[in-house]
Amino acid sequence: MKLAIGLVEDNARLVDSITAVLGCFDHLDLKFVARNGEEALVKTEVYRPDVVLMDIEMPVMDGVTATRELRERYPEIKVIMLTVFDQEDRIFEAILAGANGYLLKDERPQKLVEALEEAVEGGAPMSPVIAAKALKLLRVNAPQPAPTASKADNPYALTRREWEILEWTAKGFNYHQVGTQLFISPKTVRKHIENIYRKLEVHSKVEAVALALKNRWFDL
Amino acid sequence: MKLAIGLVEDNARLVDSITAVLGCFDHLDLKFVARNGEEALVKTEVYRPDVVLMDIEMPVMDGVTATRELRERYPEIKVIMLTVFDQEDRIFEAILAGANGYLLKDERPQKLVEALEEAVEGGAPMSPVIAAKALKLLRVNAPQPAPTASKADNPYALTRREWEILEWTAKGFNYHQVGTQLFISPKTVRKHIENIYRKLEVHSKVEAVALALKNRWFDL
DNA sequence: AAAGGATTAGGGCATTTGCCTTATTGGGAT
DNA sequence: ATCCCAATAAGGCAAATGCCCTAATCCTTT
Repeated sequence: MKLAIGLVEDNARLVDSITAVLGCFDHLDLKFVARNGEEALVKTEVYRPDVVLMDIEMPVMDGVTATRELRERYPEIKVIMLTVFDQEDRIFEAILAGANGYLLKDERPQKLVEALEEAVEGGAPMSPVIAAKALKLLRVNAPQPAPTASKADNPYALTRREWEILEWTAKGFNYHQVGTQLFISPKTVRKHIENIYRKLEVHSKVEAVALALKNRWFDL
Repeated sequence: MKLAIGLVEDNARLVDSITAVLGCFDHLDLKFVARNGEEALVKTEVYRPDVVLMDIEMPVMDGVTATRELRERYPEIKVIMLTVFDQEDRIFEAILAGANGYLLKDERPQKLVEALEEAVEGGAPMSPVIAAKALKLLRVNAPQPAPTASKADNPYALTRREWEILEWTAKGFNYHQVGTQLFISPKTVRKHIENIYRKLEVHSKVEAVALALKNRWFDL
């Protein structure tokens, strides 16, 4: 079973070198070369490749936009981004656009070919430099460990009941409604929330809820 | 310059096969083999390897915990997780613990050796299957595109001024304070917030702010 | 046994908020 | 030119909130 490949790249020299590399493998079939995103959409419609190698920086329509469109129209077609740069925001955009892989353009030929195979098998081939940046993004977007009573009695530590109250409050319930949910008096809810304010050093529901959600202490 | 390697793995057969693989390369120097996390911490203190190959599932102390400890004590030592399983939550935990790479145990020897080199160069070698799961995690945690007026006049679309008001409100400012920030009357702020409520279909500041933060429409 | 914290409950009061109404101005679209 | 909407501003009222107070019960730790 031959792999049908599409190449989208505006740099002629790079097109030549990649074409040459792909030509060395019998199981790879380069179906088309497009010079920009628009052209890529048209030729993809015609040739329906298994994998598209997509440059990021291009005139007319950039690679991220083209990837978003391809993902929308043909969810089964794999897209591997190619780039000389490794800007984090670009990587993030490309991932959100639905790219299945992310390679540096100076990747060795063997790696490129392996990446094509891995992409069609459902994997996400990535150059390690890129993967490191993706992991960094995952870490900064990760939930912060919520301060609990267990940790070295910091005053910044809510009890289990207070977490419960805070979660219901974050859902938009008022004192009375939270009380009904937890089978306690609204007065008690108020008392808990006062204690929460003191511990978190805030002075309103909005501040308390915003702090909890910003740090991903819980999901809504 | 030889690479000093540590191997942490409780399965004797796997230890043998990895040892054999590493032995084929002159520039790799296997400094120690540990059978669990505790042993890994002790031997790392003694041998100070450049890279540690770390199993996830182990008795006494699991690989994720050990990785967290290693990252804490020796930030410069790279840790590559090894696993037969590819559970998403494990991957996520390992990444947060500070793992620099993530390989399936059945990875080809050539890949394993390349991964070691890429890790010390600051990259994050990952098996494509694992990388695909990491990307999936990134996408679900990604900010949702905030509904803007441009998009197909849905009533669910705030004006530029309303976004501004909502952001200041999320910071915990009340009507008066937001008004002072934006040089407008608190009465006007109230009016904007009423309009925001109608558009977002909520009935309080907490609900509006929670909705915005949950969908990552802006950062605080 | 004593101390301290968590959880429960209530009173009181000033301020803020949610929701209703009206009204003027300016800019962009038809 | 006309119309719509964004942005501005204001009054009023009931409800909710933030913050102060006290106090009983139950647990855990000292």
